[in-house]
Amino acid sequence: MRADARRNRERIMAAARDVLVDQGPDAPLDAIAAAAEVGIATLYRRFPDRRALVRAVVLDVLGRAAEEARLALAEEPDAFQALARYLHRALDLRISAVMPALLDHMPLDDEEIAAIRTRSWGLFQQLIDRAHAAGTLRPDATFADIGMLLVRLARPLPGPIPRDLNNRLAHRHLELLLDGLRANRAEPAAPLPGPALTLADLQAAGDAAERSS
Amino acid sequence: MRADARRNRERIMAAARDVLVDQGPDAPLDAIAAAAEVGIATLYRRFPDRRALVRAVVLDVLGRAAEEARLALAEEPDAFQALARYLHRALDLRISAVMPALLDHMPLDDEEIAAIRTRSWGLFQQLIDRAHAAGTLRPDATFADIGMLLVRLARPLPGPIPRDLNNRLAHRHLELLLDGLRANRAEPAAPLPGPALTLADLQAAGDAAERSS
DNA sequence: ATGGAAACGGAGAAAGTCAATCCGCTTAAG
DNA sequence: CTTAAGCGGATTGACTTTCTCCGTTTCCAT
Repeated sequence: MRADARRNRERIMAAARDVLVDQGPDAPLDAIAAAAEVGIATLYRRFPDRRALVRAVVLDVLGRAAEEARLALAEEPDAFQALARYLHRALDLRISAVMPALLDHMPLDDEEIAAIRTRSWGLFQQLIDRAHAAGTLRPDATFADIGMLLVRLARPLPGPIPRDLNNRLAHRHLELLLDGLRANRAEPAAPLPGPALTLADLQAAGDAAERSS
Repeated sequence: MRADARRNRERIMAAARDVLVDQGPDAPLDAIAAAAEVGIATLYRRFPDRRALVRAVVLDVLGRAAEEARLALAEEPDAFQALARYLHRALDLRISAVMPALLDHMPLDDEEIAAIRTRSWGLFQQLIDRAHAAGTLRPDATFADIGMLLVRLARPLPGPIPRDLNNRLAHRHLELLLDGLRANRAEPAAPLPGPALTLADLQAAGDAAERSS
């Protein structure tokens, strides 16, 4: 593979990540090519269709997230600190904005995607379990809660806010959230209302909704 | 105005609120008409174009929010409790999902909209000021922080999650957030990192980005 | 009850948007 | 210097969305 071809391939992936997050999963492919400063034909040459492009983006981002989770587990002695570190990193990777945006177009049955997703989620679950075990993460905050809150933080705010500002605000708000997640032995907070979902519950609810539509 | 006409007008506004939030600000008007169970011609008869419909929706939702804020200020003696109550109500009104979704198509220079918006935001600011003054809201959480966090909570999560579940989760996560917002005299939290924006800052940043594009 | 004004629904024309291909030009690399 | 590999962007065709027109139905005052 020629050097310029490889370079362009990566430009396209990075642009796809950003444009798909900002404009939604049906963003025109021309827009992605333009953001990558590449002709539309170049995009089609590397990725025969939208599906292939999305697949590549998802694999890339899931892989990076898994690596960050592994490092956090390995390098941070304090369990809550490890979780916090991972969440900040995940925010930078935009994984929680990319994945849900691409839910519809993602080949969930794809073997390679399934494997890396299982691995990534497993490590995330470990981070949470360790913090629960250490007693520093409030016990009523579940995997699904933290995952969904990260989704809420990662998606860019609407309006013409510069990307950089958006990002710094997300980290600021994550800190606020972490203060809500920390267990407070002195004055235990009132238990959270509403459904304490596991990931399995969430998938089941989604599947049910899908079937009925 | 005939009774059926008035009824249909309200069905259209309610449908517009939901569809615009779920599908984004460019949702086809046919989709709104369908959701209202009304012919497309009926929609066009009441609202000559998208702009007019958006304007009506915005006025409606801003008005209701202002009323809720007024009631919270009047009826809740505890300042933090008043703020919490208003935030839960605002979540139900979906105001923080509707407004940002319609930012682009909104006639911000419209006199009537400007007036009700000023009123609504003023009341919200009062709720925050009172909680700050009472010392129950952490001092480094600004108006912009709370407003933007509400936006993050109000937008529906992506994926095929039923509306009702989505809503209950939003309230659950709001509770978690409120625990992060509460001032904790015993162990004061580390100050929030990043930009502590006022609303004016936010608008200035947005305007600057808009001009340069 | 009933006449008629008001309101309704949906087909369809016109305008716009997006995907995907083709072909002449450029560039990397041996 | 040669040449195979790569590139850009105009273009075509399929699809989507807006908005109007007109025959039918519904309300309501008398």
